[in-house]
Amino acid sequence: MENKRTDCEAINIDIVEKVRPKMPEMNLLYELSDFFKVMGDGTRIQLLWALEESEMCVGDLAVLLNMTKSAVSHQLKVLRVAKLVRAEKKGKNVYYSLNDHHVKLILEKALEHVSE
Amino acid sequence: MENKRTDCEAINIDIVEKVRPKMPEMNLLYELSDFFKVMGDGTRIQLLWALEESEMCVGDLAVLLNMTKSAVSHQLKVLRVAKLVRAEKKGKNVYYSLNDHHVKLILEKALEHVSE
DNA sequence: ACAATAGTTGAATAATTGTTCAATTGTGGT
DNA sequence: ACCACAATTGAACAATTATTCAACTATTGT
Repeated sequence: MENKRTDCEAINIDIVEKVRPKMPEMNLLYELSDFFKVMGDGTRIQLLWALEESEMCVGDLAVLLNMTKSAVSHQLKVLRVAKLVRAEKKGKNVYYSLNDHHVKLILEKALEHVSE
Repeated sequence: MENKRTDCEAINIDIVEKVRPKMPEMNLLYELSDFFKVMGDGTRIQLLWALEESEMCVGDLAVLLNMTKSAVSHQLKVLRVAKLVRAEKKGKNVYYSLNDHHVKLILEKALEHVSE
């Protein structure tokens, strides 16, 4: 993402240079887009949405979403790595719950956006 | 996304049936995940970030992000289709600006999330 | 100890997607 | 009318990714 090249000169150098110092650090940029990438999948949105209502185990989530346990587990792992959910083993089952209070707020804002 | 199948029975039917009616419509689900998909790309985040500071034309955005005009134009189209930015032709240049007040709020919330 | 069940994992496959390249459109200046 | 420049477009390519399948781990109940 660093070794790309422009094929043109600036038209309004003043604007470009005024905006440039406001741009986010590479680091922050990756974290932001990675976060949205995680949210950008229907299955994962459903999982978060469900877990907003109640903590649930993998099998129940699979039934609710009408998917295989494997597929659900794979996506839960993505959410777990992103620290959006956390897992707790209770006997034979693993119960998942939301791990981040921002998710609900962001989902609500996004909801406002898409339903306007 | 409809023709998937579970490979198991519910463990807590009560929870599944309590949560089921709260789940989002297919329609809304697609709109939500599509929205996040659009946000889930570093280039597009940078474009939105820049346009939050000032309206800019394609060439200037290309210089700012150190990319080709073509690549920038392709991504601006994605943002345009998603109604997040709008384009206005002024002479030989096309100036883009933000078209949605939710984007800033959502970016801010996401920022809080990733930088905690 | 054994069978049954819940969940995880890795490889394979299919689908999606971002950038490049080349060609094209449209506008302004001369 | 023509040339230079800004931007768009479509095809091609590489990279990423969601689901399936099969194998595996771990736990409960008998």
